[in-house]
Amino acid sequence: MARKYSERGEIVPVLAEIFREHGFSGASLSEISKRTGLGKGSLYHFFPGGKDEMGQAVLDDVANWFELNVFRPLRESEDPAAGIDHMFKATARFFHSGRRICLVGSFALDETRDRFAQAIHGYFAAWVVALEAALRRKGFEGTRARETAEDVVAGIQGALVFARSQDDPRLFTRALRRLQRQTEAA
Amino acid sequence: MARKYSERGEIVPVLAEIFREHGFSGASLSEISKRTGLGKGSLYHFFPGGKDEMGQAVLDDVANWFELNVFRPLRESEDPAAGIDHMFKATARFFHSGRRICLVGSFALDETRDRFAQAIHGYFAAWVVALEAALRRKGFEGTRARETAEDVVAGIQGALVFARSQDDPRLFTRALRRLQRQTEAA
DNA sequence: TGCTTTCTGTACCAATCGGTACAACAAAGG
DNA sequence: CCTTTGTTGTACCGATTGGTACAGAAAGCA
Repeated sequence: MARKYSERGEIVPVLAEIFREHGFSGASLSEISKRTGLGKGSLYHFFPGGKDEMGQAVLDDVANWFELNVFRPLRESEDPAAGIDHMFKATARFFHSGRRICLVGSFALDETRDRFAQAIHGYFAAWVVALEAALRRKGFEGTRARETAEDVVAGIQGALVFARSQDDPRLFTRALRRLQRQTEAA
Repeated sequence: MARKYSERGEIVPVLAEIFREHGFSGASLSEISKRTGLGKGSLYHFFPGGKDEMGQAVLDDVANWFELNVFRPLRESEDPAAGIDHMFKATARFFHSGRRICLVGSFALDETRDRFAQAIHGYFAAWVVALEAALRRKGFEGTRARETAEDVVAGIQGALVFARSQDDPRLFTRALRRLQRQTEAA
């Protein structure tokens, strides 16, 4: 019985990938067991709350990544344009240039949303707020900062769905470029 | 034993609503049975192929609605601007002003996509093609017609996800207005 | 070395899953 | 009225679902 993981945090990315592929309700414990290489004993040791706790852990992990790699640079970068540029680069990286879908978005669509309402709401809200602030610092005035932020965040989501529907990741990267252009007009 | 439906087509909208709420894999036959008021006998009488056939029927129904109410007006309206305006109105109506999510988009996200790849691909592709043609007729030149069409279709998807994540349908209707503005510039 | 805590595999549970079989019923045509 | 065709409910199937119990192995610490 060799130990497979030294801490719970190492399992989370594997869980995330499974949830991305099958959705929350579609991800079965047997699949999770197979892919993580962990029996039910171990899984319930790390996540006593079962699937729900796994889902929450995955959402927390995503939120953390975005806070570190997207929201904070947006807020703290001296040059707001640089922060926004960083956001688009990090976003492209995170979604594997369009080959990976948004887990939070997938959770948001079906009844899974009700279980994780707060995390899902917070993720998008934080993104919009951070981007809006950066745009305002960049010179966007009145409601335009907020509107553009909403359009960009929603546009990224939509481009992910669209690219996946067409099985063509380039549709995502190209959409990203055009969304970035929307943030450049003074 | 009173007959509940005179034809299969009447069941499909009920199925669609269930799939919207739970996703494809999350929609159980018992839930379907309860909501339609139909026992398994009747369900498998109308849909011998089981859940898969129900899913396909629902997708066909959506495709049909969009062909009639969105794609055709886009193609055949003498004034392309009128066709586009019609598209936005019909879209807002179809998605209940943002209170309803996109079934095709939800199917596109998880492994459900693989079962219905063709229908999902076709839905978005047809929409983009029809809108692109209308934009071109309206004077959009070069790659701009195609790009704007992609941005608008993806933007609608994203706005639906975003509005649902915030539990605020107005985010959708407002996003629609701004997307429409993108189609107005000559 | 021993003791304790952390981790792991397996057996098991009731409930539910999608799907099948079939007999009983209703409606329509003659 | 009888037959045919279409529709319905129910009982049932094996498989899988998320979750629990628990004995025992591995690792940490004394």
